[in-house]
Amino acid sequence: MPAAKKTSKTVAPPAPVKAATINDIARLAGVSKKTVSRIINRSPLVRQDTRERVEALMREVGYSPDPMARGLAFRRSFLIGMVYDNPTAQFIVNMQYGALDALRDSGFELVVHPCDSRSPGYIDGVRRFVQQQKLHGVMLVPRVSEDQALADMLGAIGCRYTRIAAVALDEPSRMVVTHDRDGAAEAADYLQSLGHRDLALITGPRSYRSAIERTDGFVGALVKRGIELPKARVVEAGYTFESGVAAAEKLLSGKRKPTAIFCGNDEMAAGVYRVALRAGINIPRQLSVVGYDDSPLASRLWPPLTSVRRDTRDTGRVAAAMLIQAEEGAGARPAASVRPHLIVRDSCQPPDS
Amino acid sequence: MPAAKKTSKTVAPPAPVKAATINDIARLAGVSKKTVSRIINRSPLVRQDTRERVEALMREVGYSPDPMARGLAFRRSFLIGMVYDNPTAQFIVNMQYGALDALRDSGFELVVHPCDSRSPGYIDGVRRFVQQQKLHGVMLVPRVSEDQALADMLGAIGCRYTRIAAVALDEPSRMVVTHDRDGAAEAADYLQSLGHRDLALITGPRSYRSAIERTDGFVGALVKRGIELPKARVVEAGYTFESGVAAAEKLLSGKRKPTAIFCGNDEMAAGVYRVALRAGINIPRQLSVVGYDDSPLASRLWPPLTSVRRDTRDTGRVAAAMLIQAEEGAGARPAASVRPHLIVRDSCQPPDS
DNA sequence: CTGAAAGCGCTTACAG
DNA sequence: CTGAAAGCGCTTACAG
Repeated sequence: MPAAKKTSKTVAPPAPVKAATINDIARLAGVSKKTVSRIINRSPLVRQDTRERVEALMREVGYSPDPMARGLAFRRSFLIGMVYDNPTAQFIVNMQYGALDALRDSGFELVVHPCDSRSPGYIDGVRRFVQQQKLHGVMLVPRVSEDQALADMLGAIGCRYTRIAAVALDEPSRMVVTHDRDGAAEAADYLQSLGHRDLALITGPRSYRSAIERTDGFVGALVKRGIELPKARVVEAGYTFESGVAAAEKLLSGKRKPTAIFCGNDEMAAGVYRVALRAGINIPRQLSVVGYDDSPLASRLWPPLTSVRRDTRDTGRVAAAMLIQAEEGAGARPAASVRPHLIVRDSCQPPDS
Repeated sequence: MPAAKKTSKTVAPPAPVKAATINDIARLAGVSKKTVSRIINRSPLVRQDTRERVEALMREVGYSPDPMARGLAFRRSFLIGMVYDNPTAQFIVNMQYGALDALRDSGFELVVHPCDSRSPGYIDGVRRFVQQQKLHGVMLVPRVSEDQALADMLGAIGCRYTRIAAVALDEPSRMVVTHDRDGAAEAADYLQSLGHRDLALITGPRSYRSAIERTDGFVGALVKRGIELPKARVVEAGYTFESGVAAAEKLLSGKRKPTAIFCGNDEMAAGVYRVALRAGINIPRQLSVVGYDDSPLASRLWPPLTSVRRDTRDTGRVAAAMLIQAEEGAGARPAASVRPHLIVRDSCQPPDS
């Protein structure tokens, strides 16, 4: 009773056109599925004309191999994990964009895994994540990238990983080094060149490698120019806006105020702005400020903040690319490297002495 | 020659303890693998004591089913996709946190898929993403959530999805409604209650549903209180800081300035702050400002910005939860709903008239 | 350079 | 409530 069709309550969904499989391709091309498999996996053991013929067919049919079937056979998925512990939103997002740049059209996808590195079971959580999903590899973002115990665990279970950190903490093939020391040194040189001699520094927590490197880079560059930074001019804060406010209050409450402050990140620099505003200290006339990150916040502040830019997106791209590149050949080459540089805006000028 | 061991250049990695499979569990428990499978899939057709015995065994061995094998057999992965087109970083990140809240310990993972909804092939790109990975479902975040063509495509290929939008654009079982109209109305009521009668509005692009809803909500609430908003007091901008600056310049250049401005988001509100600062207009004494989003920026600004908060994390949680909940039972229930509310800070006060 | 067989770890029908 | 057989779409040995 064909008329009944019309009375059915729900329209039948369009018959899902079953996607072609490796068997379809093999049959249509008149080769074995193993040959198709070789082509999928870029094996050189296929005659050129066979390869071209089959590839043309694959395009025509719109065939793409099933990652789950491949993963099951390979005992490894086509998933890259990104593990991080709560950096700023912009940093995470840029890192993700970068990773996806590298993964585009590779057949790999990005799975995100934020975690709390202060919670006791977090390494176990990452292990479960990696093992359950049989991840192809993971990107370790600061600050989890600095945790040697995490890296050791991944090594022990045989999981590929790349660590993004201020300095090389691991074999070159597993590192993307961001050279925070150089970025901070550039900030120091810049302030020095403007004529500042009485400087101050608000650092991130010393438990972060980035904070240590930025501090050392800044202090080292000043020393090289013959400028001493007294202990009282270095305040450790927490990389947050609020901690930046507290640190700035300490630094700007005395009678002899520094003429310039370098902050370990933009959030803390925003804290300095807040205190300066309340205290009636004009930036940059009475106080120069430099941040680190070149976050969107830097240009929202008034005056726009001079800040050290790190190309986070590029960093993420490199870290992900290393994970999906061929295993071999990575032996001898040096660690991947991303360099920061100063973006000059309007938050600094010579001290009016 | 056992001594040779010591001369090997690389230490052999610890024999990877092969993870237990469904077969191991079945054998150890003395049941068929099908019974184990039933337990994995929470089938009620298993005797209670059998279930408990097997589950204890699974915990003991640390067994967890291979998602790729399950996916291959189910013809569907255990991956949830999040598709979005460049909202602010904080919004994306909060949405991801929320989605992960819902996915935690569910066996599902979150795969991110930013895209450019103005590029011609973007719907095709999402389709390939969904079909290649055989995604279990996708979350559509504004503004791609507002694209009916995208939703239609997903419906056509039989892909589950949830749309997060200012109003219901689809069946209730597929919607998380954010009620932007109400949030904007609350802002209007607040400004009206302070005594403002000469108000202005900087909206996002009318191509965003959120912009329309916030506009209508704001204007509608004012009308209800007998306040008219002249055309010249409504400026359409682009949801960006720069566009906010341009809009504010237009609004604040005339001789008769509004006493309060409501902005479609915090970025544009930051633009208003910038213009006010340059023009020597004191916020809140001469100008009250309200934003939307309650982003971190809101509390970085000075004075801290009163803004409409939307609980983005919760929104993401709900959207993801809908995707992994049982199919049935979702029929009759109303669309999921998340309500915005005003966070009062220091950017508003009665007009000094 | 190419192929037939067996297997990756699960589930779906189909029986009982 | 439980199970034996076949299959999901690939790859890895092993032959030729």
